[in-house]
Amino acid sequence: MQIDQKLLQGIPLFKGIKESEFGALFGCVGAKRERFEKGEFIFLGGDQTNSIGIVLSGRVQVLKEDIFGNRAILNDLGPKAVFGESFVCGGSYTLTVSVQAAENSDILFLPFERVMHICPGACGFHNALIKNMVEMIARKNIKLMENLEITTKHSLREKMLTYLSQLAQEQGSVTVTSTLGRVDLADFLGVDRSALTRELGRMRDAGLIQFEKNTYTLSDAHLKT
Amino acid sequence: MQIDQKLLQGIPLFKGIKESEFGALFGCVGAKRERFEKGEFIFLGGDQTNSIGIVLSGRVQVLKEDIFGNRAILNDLGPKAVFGESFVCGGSYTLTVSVQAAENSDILFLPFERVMHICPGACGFHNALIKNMVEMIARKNIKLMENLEITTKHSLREKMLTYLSQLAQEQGSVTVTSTLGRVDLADFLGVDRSALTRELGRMRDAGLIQFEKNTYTLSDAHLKT
DNA sequence: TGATTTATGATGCAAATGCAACATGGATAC
DNA sequence: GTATCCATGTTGCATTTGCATCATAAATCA
Repeated sequence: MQIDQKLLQGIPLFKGIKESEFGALFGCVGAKRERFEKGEFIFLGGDQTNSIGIVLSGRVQVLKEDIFGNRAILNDLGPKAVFGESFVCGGSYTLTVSVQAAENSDILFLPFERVMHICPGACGFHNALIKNMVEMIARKNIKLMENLEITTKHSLREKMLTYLSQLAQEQGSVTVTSTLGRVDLADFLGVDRSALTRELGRMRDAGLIQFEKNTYTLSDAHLKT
Repeated sequence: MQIDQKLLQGIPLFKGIKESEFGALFGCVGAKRERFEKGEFIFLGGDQTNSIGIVLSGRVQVLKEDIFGNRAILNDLGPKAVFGESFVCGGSYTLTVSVQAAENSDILFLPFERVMHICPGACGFHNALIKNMVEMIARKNIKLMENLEITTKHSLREKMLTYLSQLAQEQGSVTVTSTLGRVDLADFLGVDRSALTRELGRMRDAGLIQFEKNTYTLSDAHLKT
C-alpha cells in the first residue's frame, strides 16, 4: 500500500508519528485503502464497523436519512479528515449515520477498535494515536455544537447568516466559499431548497449579502450589528 | 474535599480507577468542588478554562446565546456527566458556549488540561483517564448528531416525533419522560414555545401522542409507520 | 400564608416556509 | 456531439410557524 508520506504526515490523527513508524503502525493495526466513486456509500446506516475512515482525497458527507428519503447532512469532510471514529471510539459499532462520497474519493480504513480496546499500548505510537484522537473528536464536538447553533435558529435568514458568520470566522474574510451547493446546503441547514434560494434573493435585495454560485460576501451593513 | 466514593466510582470518566487512587489523582491533577444555585452560570461563553466540570448532583444545561437574547439548549446533563471537555481536550480554551445550572448543583472542577498536555503520563490513572475521555466524547458526538437529526427536520411535528422516538429508544418504552419543560424543550428543538404547545395539542387531537406535563406516550398509530 | 415571579396554554395575525411544478442551464455520460 | 441527468432558479399556494399578547396555573420567595 503506497501512500504519499507527505500526505500521511499532514493527517492530524498521525501527528507526532515518525515517518519510519508508519510501516509498523499499518502492520500492527492493519489498514486498507479503497476508492469510491462519487455518490457511492462508504458506510451505510445500520452497518457495523470496527474501522474508521480517513479521507486521502476527495470529499465525503456524513448523512442521516429517514424512511421518507429525507436527508440531513451532518458533516462535510475533505482530505485528511476522519469519519466513523465516534462509533468505533464510543464502543457502539452500529452506525446510525451513512457516509457518502461527494466526489471520487480515496479512503484509508484503519481498524481503530484494535487501538482502543485490543492493543496493549506497548507501541510507541499507541498513546499518540489516542491523544490525537481525543483532540480531533473534541474539535468535532465543538463543530457539531456550532451546527446546532445554526439549525436551532428560528428563521431561514438567521440560519444562513449564522452559517456565513461561522464561515467568515473560519476563513478569516467576509467573502467566503462554501463547499456545498444549493441542494446540499439546504440539507445541511435543514430547510427546503427552493425556500433557501428565495430567501437568498431576498437577502441580496435587502443588501445583507452578495453571492455568486457558492461564494458569498457578507455586507458591511450586517457586520455593524 | 470529601466526596462520596460510590459516586466517584460511578462516574464514567473515572472508570477503572481504583478507590485508593482518587487521592493521588486529585492531588496530582488538582480538583475543586463548588456549589451553584439554580440559574447561576457555571461557565460563560467567552470565558477561558483549563478545567472540565463534572456534575456531582443537580442538572446543568449547555447553551448558546446570541446578542438578541435568543437561547439554544445544546445539552442537558445530569449527575456523573461531564461538560467543557470538548474545549479543554480540543485545545481551544475559549468557550463558545455557556453552562448554566438548571437546578441547584454540585460541580467538581478538574484541570484536565494538565492531563492532556502537561502530565508526562507516568501516573497509572493517566492513560485510563484519557481512554475514558475518548469514549465519552465519542458518545457525546453521536448524541449531538442525533440532536442535529431533530433540528434539521422541516416541521415542528417531525421534530417532536423524532425527539420522542429517540427518548423511546433510550428509555425502552413508548411512554417517556423528558427532563425539559415546555420553555426549555422549545429552546432545545429550536422552535417557538407557543407554536410548540399548539402543535402538541394538534398531535394529541390527531391521535399521534398523549401527554401529561413532561411525560409523553407515542401512540400505536404512529409506531406502525 | 400571601405576594411575586415564572411556566404554561390559548389565540389572532402576518409573514415565512414547505411543497409541488416547471423552466433552464450546466455537467456528465454514452 | 448529442442525449440525459442533475442542479438551480422561479412561482403559486396552502399551511405552518413565529411573534405578540393575555389569562391562568404553578412554583418560588418573603
